[in-house]
Amino acid sequence: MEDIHLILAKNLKAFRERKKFSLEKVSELTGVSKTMIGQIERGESSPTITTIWKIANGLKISFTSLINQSQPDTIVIPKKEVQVLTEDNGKYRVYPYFPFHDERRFEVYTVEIESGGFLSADSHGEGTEEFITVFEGELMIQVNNMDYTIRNGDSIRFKADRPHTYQNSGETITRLSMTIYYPA
Amino acid sequence: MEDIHLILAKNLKAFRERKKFSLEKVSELTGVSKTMIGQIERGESSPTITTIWKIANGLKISFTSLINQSQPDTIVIPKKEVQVLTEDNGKYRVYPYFPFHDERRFEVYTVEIESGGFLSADSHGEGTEEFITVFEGELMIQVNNMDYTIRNGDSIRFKADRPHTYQNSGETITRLSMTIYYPA
DNA sequence: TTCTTCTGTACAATATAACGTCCATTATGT
DNA sequence: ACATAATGGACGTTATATTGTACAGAAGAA
Repeated sequence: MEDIHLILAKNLKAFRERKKFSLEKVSELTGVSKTMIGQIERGESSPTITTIWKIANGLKISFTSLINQSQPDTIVIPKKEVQVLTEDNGKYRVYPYFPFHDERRFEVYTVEIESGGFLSADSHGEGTEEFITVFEGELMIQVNNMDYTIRNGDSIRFKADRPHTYQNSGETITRLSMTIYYPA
Repeated sequence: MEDIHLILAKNLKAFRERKKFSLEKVSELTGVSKTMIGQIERGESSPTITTIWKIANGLKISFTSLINQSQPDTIVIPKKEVQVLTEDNGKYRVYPYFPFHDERRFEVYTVEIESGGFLSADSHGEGTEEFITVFEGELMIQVNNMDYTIRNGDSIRFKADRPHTYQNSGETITRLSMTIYYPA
């Protein structure tokens, strides 16, 4: 991977060109000197976190947009092209549509659980969070020694940095959308 | 909001305590001096982005986990508690389950579109991306002067920093999950 | 109780971030 | 064609990041 300060250099330069801002303009907006902005864009300096925070706030962009790399514009993922992962003798099926990569820090899955289907999961890692919306059937989540029943149309968000289970507690198939966010 | 270097101080300290690492240990893992790690944790220094990158990589955690603030563990969102936003005379309904806040940089919605329902959207902002999975019916997305038809079970990801439209091109209701990611 | 080890902080030296000023080049206006 | 304004970069100075070493206190072992 490229050095972080070179990624920062490219992103800041691209932003300034897109907005047609001068170094002077960025300096005024951010409170960081024109010289420093120039040095950052040329990759000649590794600025402190405080300086980058001032730049992000002044330009009203996120911190991470300054250290990310770019992606293709549009991509369609047909279900049949997704490699399904099955558990519980096929009763629990995971479709990883948008696996974790790049710098956006989350994954998007679809999950199908047949009636009686079940999956026990360990921690997904420090500080991880899950966001689930049920689109068909119902789901029982067990986490922190508590049961949560999520019905069609409802959602749940929970810390997934601890063991938890998913179970179809209804009589028809459960289909749900899952986003897993990984700060750690 | 608290100074960024103080947020960093707390997060690094909390991580080290959770792992029961000494300053020496962190120094070995990251290649950053023990003195520096100590100064960062006491909020006595605003380290450069290169130093923080070394820390994040050495400790195998994300950059953003070092500058984020913490959240409650678990929250269930019943559909009836979500304030629905309607467009197109009620034919297009948006349920914002997990709006954008905190530092995770994305929102999670459910959308329902009656047959013939339609919504035209402008850019969601610089660098924004959308991730959509269709759970019922079918969806036509128009972006970059192209049409994409997404059927039940399929997904699409596209740059949402330009105008785009959503339309139910089928004869039954369309229900979908939408995650919008905001790097900028 | 004493000795050893571990830990975090203080301190001094070095490297670099960050700023302000000046200069060369380019763009714009007359 | 010439003058002015805007822009980006060079340079010198100051402030601070970063390192290595020493030290004080706490914890652990004998």
